[in-house]
Amino acid sequence: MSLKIYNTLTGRKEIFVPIQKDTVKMYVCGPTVYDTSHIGHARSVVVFDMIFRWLTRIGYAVTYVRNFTDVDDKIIKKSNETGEACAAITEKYIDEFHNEMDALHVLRPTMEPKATEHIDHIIRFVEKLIDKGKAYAVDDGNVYFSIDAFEKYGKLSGRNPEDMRAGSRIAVEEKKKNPLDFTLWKPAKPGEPFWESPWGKGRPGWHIECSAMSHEYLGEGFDIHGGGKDLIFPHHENEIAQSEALFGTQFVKYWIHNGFVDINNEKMSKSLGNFTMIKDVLERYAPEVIRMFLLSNHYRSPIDFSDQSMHEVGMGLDRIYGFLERLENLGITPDADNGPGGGPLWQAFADAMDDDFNSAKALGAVFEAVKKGNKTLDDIKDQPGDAVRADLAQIRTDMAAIAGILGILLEKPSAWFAAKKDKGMAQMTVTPEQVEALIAERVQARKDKNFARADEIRDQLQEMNIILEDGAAGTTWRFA
RNA sequence: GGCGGCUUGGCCAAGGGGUAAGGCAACGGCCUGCAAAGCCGUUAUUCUCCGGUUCGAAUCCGGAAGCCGCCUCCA
Repeated sequence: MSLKIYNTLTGRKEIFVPIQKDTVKMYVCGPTVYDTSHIGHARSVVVFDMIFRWLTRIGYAVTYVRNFTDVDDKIIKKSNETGEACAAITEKYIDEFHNEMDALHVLRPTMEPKATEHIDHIIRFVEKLIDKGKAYAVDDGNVYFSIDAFEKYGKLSGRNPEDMRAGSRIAVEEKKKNPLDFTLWKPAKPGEPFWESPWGKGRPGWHIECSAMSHEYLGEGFDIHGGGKDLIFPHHENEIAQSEALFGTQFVKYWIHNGFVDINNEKMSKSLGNFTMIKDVLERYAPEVIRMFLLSNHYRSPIDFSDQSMHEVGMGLDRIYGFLERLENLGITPDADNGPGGGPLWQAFADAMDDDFNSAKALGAVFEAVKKGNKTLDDIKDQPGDAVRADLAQIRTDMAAIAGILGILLEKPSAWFAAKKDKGMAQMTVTPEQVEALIAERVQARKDKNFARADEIRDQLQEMNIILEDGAAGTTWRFA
């Protein structure tokens, strides 16, 4: 099965054919680094991380560029408010972003260019647009892109400039030829950061950096451009206008846009005060739970963050790890090389991923394999012969390969549950030794058929949120 | 006002012309001293509603209702 991708540009799922055989060039809009990142940023980053991993996995040499917007009105505003230098602010939030994404097992892109390090390229880009008659400078130091010079304006977002011109929300600026013309370069006010340019001291507008940097690293046209749905208009529409007006060739072949994260069924917004930051979520949930949550819906659908949804995902992840631990106890562990995974599970997983990166469907395949594997082990009372052992080993190998794409199930199962115990223990007043002592007493009581005492101990532990499991190999315990 | 999307069991969620994946929850069973875990079974003759196309529709078309996003900074 070949990879299919939903292309915002055409509104259809299309078979993916890269411009250049065996290579993929991908650009994704990264954050404007003026504040702490929220769970919505995490979704975009995790989704494209999965896409990056999958493209690589199916054999493409992927060049993945994700930028940092580090010159912007919001950064300047923050600087004015706090007295901190813009560079200090952006550096701080870039570090924070990296730390949080590392925690979420996000791979670093091939390149992470910053706007401020590409000012020369941006200026040249703007100059060439002016030379071609696609942009114009006005006497106050602004340079605008001329919408009317690009006949296909609106093709990505499905808008037509006539309708929008009629809209009342467009502020009319006298010096623009068309109210929809957007800024390529803007003059610096006193005290604002600036760079020398043919139009005076100033800084780039928002959209131009992505056209300039993608050109620098990926060329005049490339395969995939991604970002959040909200960027379709105006940001991506304007990027297309700039790049195609200048180069005269198709800018991007496939546009991919991820949906939003809602919080308790409401949009994240300042007025609702429900901005949910990654760092806060990381304090409350294991990174893999967060990742699995973010991948539990198809990337284009909205997803709702709530305590309940996180809890459900956490239970499901524990169940998968529980199965992997069962295998671990039988000595069935993944190959050291994280092998290619060629079993039925992998096949089902790969089909789902090839179908527009359908991670929700892919997770369904994982759960089905868990159920099947557990049933097999139930039937033979955890004593597999060679044939069954080989089947289970294949499932384990496939799971490991899947882990390498989804970025979950990366822990040793025993370590996963041990970490959970540690976390639960940190909130407890008892020590593991005390728990073990109680369990030992209960084991003896059960031997003596003193079930009243045994149940009393179990209830006592249950009140501490500890659940006992009497298995063939003895009694184990975990936190609920 | 313009553009786009969504509506599937108690909750979440895949599917998107051939007879409803999966998760969470609940209940019954197996197992267990009793539990827990795991497994099995039950919970949508039906996919917001109304028409139409078709041998056949949750899936396509038309209409209605509700919800949501973008058009202003936004992942």
